[in-house]
Amino acid sequence: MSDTQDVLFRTLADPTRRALFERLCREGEKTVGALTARAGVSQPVVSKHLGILKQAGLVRDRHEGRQTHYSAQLGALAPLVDWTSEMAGFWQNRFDQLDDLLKRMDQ
Amino acid sequence: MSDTQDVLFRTLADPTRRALFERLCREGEKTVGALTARAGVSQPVVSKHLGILKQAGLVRDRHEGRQTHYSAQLGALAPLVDWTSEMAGFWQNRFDQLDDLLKRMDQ
DNA sequence: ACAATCCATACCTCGTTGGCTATGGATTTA
DNA sequence: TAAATCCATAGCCAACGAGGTATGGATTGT
Repeated sequence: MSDTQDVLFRTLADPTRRALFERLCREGEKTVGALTARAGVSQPVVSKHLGILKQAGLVRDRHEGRQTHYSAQLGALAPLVDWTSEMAGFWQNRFDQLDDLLKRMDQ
Repeated sequence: MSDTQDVLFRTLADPTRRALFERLCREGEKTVGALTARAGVSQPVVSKHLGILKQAGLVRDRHEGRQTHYSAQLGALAPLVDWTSEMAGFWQNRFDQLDDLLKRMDQ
């Protein structure tokens, strides 16, 4: 039910947005202009995507004069890691149960 | 660049689809009818979502008479785990406050 | 053979969203 | 002060996608 997972998945589903986030992870803090230069889309589009990433908690911004610096907030990925771990856990449990069952049938 | 990540994120971005996948992870193999009963959407919609999940490699189907059984293919989540790990790696190279996240991922 | 059930496909509709241009506020530079 | 730069917002449009209903093929039950 956790809504944060939904926000994360929806936010990272867009390739342009994911690319922006990846660049911030790889290269660290960047201004909007620097990001726009290699984004392949217009500056307003970059700003909008950064706004969405910010709202999802995946980036934070820092204002310095007339430019805005964005940086990745990797901690926001935790719910995603938790979700995958949970799914893997269920999977493991089912195999344990199957193991159990097979052992019973064996005797 | 990897297109598989894109497919995974896009596929899991939809709540209905994610719910179906979660149920298959939690409860194991299910028929379309059983899934539809609690999905909150119509049967054709469920079938369509299952088709998309299958195309993404997240589920597999098994035909038995007139019904189709679907089950989760958890291995398909690997690219997603890899991606988060990669992002975490970049981040860690720059700073060093990653303990919390790493603990979760270590499980 | 006929009816009923299970599932998938086809088709349509409508809301969401990612892209653009235009514009304006804020700041720096000439 | 005037011009230029940086960024965000607003408004618009086209495309995608998730939902529905209708339908048909395949299988099971009567």
